[in-house]
Amino acid sequence: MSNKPEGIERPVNFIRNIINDDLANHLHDRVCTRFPPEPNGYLHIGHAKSICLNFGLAEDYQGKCNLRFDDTNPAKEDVEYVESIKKDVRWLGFHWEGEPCYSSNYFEKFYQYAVELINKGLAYVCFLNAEETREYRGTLKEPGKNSPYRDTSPQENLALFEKMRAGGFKEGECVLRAKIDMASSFMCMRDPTLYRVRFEHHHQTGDEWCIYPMYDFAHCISDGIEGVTHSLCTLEFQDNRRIYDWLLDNLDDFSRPDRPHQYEFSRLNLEYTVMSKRKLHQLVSDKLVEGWDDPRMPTISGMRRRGYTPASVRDFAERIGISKVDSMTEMGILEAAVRDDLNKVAPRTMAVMDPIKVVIENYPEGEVEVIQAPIHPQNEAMGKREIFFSRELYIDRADFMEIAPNGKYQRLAINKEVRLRNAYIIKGERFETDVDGNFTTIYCSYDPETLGKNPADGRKVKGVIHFVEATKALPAEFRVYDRLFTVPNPGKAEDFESVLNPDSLIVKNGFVEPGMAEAPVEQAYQCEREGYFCRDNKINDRLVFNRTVALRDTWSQQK
RNA sequence: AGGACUGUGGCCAAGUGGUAAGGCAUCUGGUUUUGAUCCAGUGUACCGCAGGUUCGAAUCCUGCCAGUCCUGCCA
Repeated sequence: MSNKPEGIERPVNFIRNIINDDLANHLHDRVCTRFPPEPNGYLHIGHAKSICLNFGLAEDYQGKCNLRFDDTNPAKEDVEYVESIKKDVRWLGFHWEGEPCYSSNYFEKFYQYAVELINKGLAYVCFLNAEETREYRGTLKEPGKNSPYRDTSPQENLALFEKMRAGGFKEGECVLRAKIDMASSFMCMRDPTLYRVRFEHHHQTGDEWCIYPMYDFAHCISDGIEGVTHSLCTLEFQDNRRIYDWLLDNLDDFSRPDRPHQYEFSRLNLEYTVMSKRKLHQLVSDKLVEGWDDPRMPTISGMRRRGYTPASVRDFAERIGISKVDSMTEMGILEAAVRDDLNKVAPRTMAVMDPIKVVIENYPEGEVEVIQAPIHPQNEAMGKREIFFSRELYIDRADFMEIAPNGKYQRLAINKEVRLRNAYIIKGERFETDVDGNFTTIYCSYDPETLGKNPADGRKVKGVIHFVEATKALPAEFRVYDRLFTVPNPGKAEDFESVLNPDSLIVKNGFVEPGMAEAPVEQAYQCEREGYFCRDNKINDRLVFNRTVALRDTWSQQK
């Protein structure tokens, strides 16, 4: 019964089943979701999961998904975050109609709905202080007791609430509470606070208000006002669904069968990283990372800077699916998703990150040869690029050993032949070292008849290594990133900062092909045999490349 | 006896009474001027455990176990 466009087949999940049922039963004739971040931090990959779910549903059912800033707590929020959130959602490739929504847009309506509850005898102004409120609430196993202010008349409550709005009470002096059930097994139903007094400047409404609604009150009503059909949130809000339902059912505008309903799915946990906003804030403020967009951060902006593409993030979200199981997702799924995308779209290039000089002794001195190399070996249509070859080259230190350790070794060694990628076959002849025994120069010979073809005598050369011609090579910095933490679940560590990976960033200095001089920011490249890299989007006075992810390596696993 | 939710191969995840999809990872071959890609193949899953209903149960019932969440004037 879904009217999703042909060709797009997303994996099924329990939420889609619910929507399909609702549509089939004509409970709803349209789908409206929303992504409701609080603008108090940067978006991370966990939010991306939610964004893809909510906006993806809207796309598939030709419905609508609102971007809504849940800005009911001005003390913690800032426009810096609303801007970054808009940017990140757009970058992921999703769109919202018109201006984004803000809960703060509805402050006046919220106030009127609160008045409705007061008139119905379902809300009251309570003068218990925070500590007393806690005592009155009871515990998980014992019921609470009624506030002494619980039976104030609606007329009096109305006057009190007006006075709250008018600034007649100090912060903490009183709150507006729903009158529900102090014995409920759901703690959130023990007369939850609806409004508190805060003389705080709000990033959207300025100083217009000194009372601000609580999440439980604002969220369901915002959904109702916007005509949201399916309000999707994470598991920790399961209990809150009772207050969500109670409020909508007690408000005349919303107590209809087709009112919004809340459904909960499990949040994303990714191995070797943290997802809590508090911890991410801490990493930034303790300067353990460069900032919110540090490429090691699981933030959208960090992943973008690292070289992840919107397509890869969306594909990842699709691969992990949606369920209600508390789970821990392996990094491998994320990495496989980027590799799949980048393998298809990334131009190939060669970069040497830990250079050793190679001299081809039988190559004419002073000559520089131009070679046309494919930009993508599996996609001719991407064309060719010019690379260079001469008597002096750079290869990577990891690609040479004096003596091959075993028969499986496929790289350069003395008296061993190897193919230089896109160029000739060379053979190691001799080498020089420094006083510490490190190789400084390797002298080789080349077979002039092997450019673009195999040796005529039929000898097999299995190994292929990459290189950069020395005179035209451009110096470049490579930032090789690894997991931020050393343990799979750093969030559970007593002190998560103590389990940071000291090698999460290794900076290498080497060379790239001259064609990389104008590499656009964020453009993904595959440095052949090394991995996927992109030009850093912050540093522009020199060539800095961030490693997005290494190539799949089944070889080093065997060693 | 506080309540809510969850438990399907190493990791995600379909499945809603008819005899266990798929992805990632793993392993094995083949192709390959990236030890990549690509292609083909690869799993004895006590479906948390124990009972029960049924011709038949991962799916229904009962009991138990384990994990997560709930006592902010945070979201």
